[in-house]
Amino acid sequence: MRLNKNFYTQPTLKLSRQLLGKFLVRKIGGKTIVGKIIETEGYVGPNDLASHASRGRTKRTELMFGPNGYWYIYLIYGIYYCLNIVTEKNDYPAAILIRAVQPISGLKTDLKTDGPGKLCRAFKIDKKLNGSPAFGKKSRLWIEDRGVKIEAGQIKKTPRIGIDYAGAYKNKPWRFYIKN
DNA sequence: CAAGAGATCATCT
DNA sequence: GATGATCTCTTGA
Repeated sequence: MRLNKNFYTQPTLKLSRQLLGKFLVRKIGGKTIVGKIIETEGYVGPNDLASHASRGRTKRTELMFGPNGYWYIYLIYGIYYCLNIVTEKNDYPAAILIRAVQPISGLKTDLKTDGPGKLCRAFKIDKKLNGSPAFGKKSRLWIEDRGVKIEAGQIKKTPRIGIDYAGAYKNKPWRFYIKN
């Protein structure tokens, strides 16, 4: 059920689609929070101007250049955290932003999870998890396969959100979500 | 209903 | 010192 490290070796854009319909599981304080992943965005390679990695290796982006299967979490606009899973091999920067999940269990009903900032708040995700593995027994945050299959026809593809400055890359259809 | 502004800070220049 | 892979609230038509 729990996705192992090998799963994350797939090409980023393929993996972005594979993650739809999988389940994000968070263990915290004896509680388990579960949400079905319904929207992702891929950030791929050293030339993708929308990616933090396009400015080269820095202390922050180093994680994106590292091995796949680790969480990359950063603060945006001073307020919100965004959750990403690192993909591709060493020295090739890429990651997938998890933009939205559907609440399954363990969540307060009034907490929305339909945006990257909101889902991190609902799942109590912050920088303490930055750089931690998404695989292995010790992980407190991981992704599971519960046998849900998403038909190719159910997946919508659009340009990514909030990256008007990304020039030639801003119209790349690297955002994926499940219809409805 | 659409559009704009403010919140607020780690990271990079 | 500038800026953003966001969200919410406010404004105005």
